[in-house]
Amino acid sequence: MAEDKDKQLTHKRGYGVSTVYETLRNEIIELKLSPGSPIDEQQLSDRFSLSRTPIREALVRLAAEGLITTLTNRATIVSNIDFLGLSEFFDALTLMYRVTTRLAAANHVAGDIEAIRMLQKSFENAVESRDVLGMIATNRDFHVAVAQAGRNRYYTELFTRLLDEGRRILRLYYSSFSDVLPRQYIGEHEDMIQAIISRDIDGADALAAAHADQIVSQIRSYITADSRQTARLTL
Amino acid sequence: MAEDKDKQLTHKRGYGVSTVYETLRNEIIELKLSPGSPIDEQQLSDRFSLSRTPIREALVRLAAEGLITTLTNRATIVSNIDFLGLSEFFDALTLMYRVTTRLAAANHVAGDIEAIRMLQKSFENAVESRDVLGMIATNRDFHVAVAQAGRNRYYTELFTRLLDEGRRILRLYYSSFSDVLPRQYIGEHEDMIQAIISRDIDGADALAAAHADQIVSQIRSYITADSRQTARLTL
DNA sequence: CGCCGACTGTTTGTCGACAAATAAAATACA
DNA sequence: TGTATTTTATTTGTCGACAAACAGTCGGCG
Repeated sequence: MAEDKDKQLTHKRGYGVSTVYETLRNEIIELKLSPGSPIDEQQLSDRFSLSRTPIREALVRLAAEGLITTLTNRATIVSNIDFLGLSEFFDALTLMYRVTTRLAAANHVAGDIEAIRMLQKSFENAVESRDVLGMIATNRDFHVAVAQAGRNRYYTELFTRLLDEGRRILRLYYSSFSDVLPRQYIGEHEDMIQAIISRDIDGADALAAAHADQIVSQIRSYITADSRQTARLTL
Repeated sequence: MAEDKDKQLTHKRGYGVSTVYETLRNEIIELKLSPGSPIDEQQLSDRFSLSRTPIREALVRLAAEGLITTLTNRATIVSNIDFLGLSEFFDALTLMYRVTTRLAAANHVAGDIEAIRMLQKSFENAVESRDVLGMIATNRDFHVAVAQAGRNRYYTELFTRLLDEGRRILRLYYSSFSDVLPRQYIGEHEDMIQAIISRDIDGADALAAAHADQIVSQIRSYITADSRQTARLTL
């Protein structure tokens, strides 16, 4: 458990809370904090050199997002990954893929495409350099950018949450990633960009649906393949 | 400003926060707290006979839900109703109507129908007794029950938020409600229940879509009709 | 007479401490 | 030796108070 040196990151008034919030959020999503592990307020208080009050506020925010679970008067733990509810997750994820890509084709304006293209480049780089973790992160950013081009905050918000939850799940299996397979995603992304540019709404929808199915079935295969891991963490 | 007698509602440890949270949540949704009005922590502290700490926690939760907006180091206010983003809202609302009703037809189990029927009865009663406010609330409960029968927490959560946001909007115009019009909604609800029972997924979808369009266009007509109200609150 | 800066007051963000709730340890008893 | 009960200890939830940030006011100066 190597964690300190986050000390004294900022002294400005409202900044402490968001720093703690974002830091913990990342650590949870990147599985640096494993699901089910307890969160000690005192410990965090020491780590960030802050009183328990701002720590608590950050925790409440994380709880509202479902990233941590608070057992009242008892402990608060990092939320477990719900393997039994995975089909719900996949269903919602697929729908959001489709809807956001659709809307991007319909509503995108000037600067949107450039932003999307940039993130697609980052994704390509991550794939080229076989940076699996970076690949997961940049793929998420790419689709968030598409969602933002779609201009519906409700979808964007839900989609972001789902993608981040997906990052947690993928982290569990990132060791099992083959080095070749992700390459096809680059092409799929390119096709989606083309459909968006030419405002081909139904085409974008179809591509997104296929892309989603691709990813979902891939995750599914990881899970069934690596049942030992799963059993260890379902608990 | 008639508000006290919420005092000493509970002394148990974790209960204070949720009481404050739920109370404020209702008051915001029912427009007892008008959009844009400031929230004074001190005042709430006196009102609920609690320290500012639990009040603050409740406010953070409400902020995470988007019901209040906090201007850092300055005031925190009840979130304004975003009239410019209404089409986003309607789009998401319609999709959730469809998706949840679809899933209800596909996934409902034994007890679900009874729960839905009960809430439909409440809705009928509200309509019969011309209780407009009750009608809005029971309509929301009916659709939440349908969503729960669909068994997808992501949809249910988003849908609930959207329906509650819709309650706020409808409250603005409840005076303009005609006494006859809502009666048709009863029939639409009945049709949806039938489609759900007979597991007619596409039928349920179509009915939900029509129902959503009905409601959306009705709200739209209120807004365009009563532009004075709108202008006053858009700000 | 109008504009700029210091001052005052209020409200938020943070702190350290206390008390309730629960889990773990220790003890008593069968 | 095993189980039930008390005791201890840790951790959460709440409190009152202080300090920073900001808004509005007042007074000085051009």
